[in-house]
Amino acid sequence: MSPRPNSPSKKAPLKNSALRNSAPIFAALGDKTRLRLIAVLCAGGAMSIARLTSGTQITRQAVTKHLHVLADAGLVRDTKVGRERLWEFEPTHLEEARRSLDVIAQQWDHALNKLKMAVERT
Amino acid sequence: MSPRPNSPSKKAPLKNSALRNSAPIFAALGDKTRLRLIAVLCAGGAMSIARLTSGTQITRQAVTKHLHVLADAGLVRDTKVGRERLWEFEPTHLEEARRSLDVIAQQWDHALNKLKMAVERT
DNA sequence: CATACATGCAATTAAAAGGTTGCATTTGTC
DNA sequence: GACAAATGCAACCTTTTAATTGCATGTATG
Repeated sequence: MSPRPNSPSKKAPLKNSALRNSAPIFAALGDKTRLRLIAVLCAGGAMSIARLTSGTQITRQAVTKHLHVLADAGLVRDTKVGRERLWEFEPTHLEEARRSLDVIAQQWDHALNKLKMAVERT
Repeated sequence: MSPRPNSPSKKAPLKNSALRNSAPIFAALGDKTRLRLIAVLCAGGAMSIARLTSGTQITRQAVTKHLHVLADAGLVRDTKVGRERLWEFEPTHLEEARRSLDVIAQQWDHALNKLKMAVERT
């Protein structure tokens, strides 16, 4: 056979579907402001936009946009209460992301073991 | 006291530093192509760019750029071998990200427990 | 009902991200 | 040495993203 570049892997690389789905979640988490929002909401319960904005340098509208990004990724949820809107953490999709990282880590360990055994067999 | 918006939290929201550092890692993971690269490298060991590109729709240069993004986040490492450059998964920083998600999840559980106890006390 | 507070909506802007094309460079092999 | 393979580099383009400003709308409350 000629040494032409092969396809990355003959077998399916891994549970690809689960991973592909979590890309948007990681993208939503991949911003320090949003990560802070998640942390604050997660520890402090439901909060209004004004409250989430106070103490930061950015505008209320910027915070609003970030909240919508998080909402699109299913990481937060909002409810209208009187004249304010309360935002709260939604743990389901974060768990998904957590599982994805676990899958990758497991895959890695598995690959390491195979390598180790191959070496010992030598 | 007037009901002016308070700062999000009096106590430090949580181990903020650890979280802030993992934002770039999540950002790097927040793209389906890069997530695929990680998965492939993680399961298949070190691979050349040509091999990582074959079987995809995008260009070799696009793959190269994604690999550099991953490298900047410390998720992959490269070595030059002959005329090709081999890229391999680097698990350290992924573990960091995993811990960050764990921290958030724990914080959330803790908040839920406090809420539950407060309700039961009523 | 007038006023202040909380938010919503729209237009705009600057920068970054994702991707491509074309050409140069390095390296293995006949 | 000639040629093909693997990659590097640079310019360029299009779309998204992060953030702002200004104004409109809804809602408590004295």
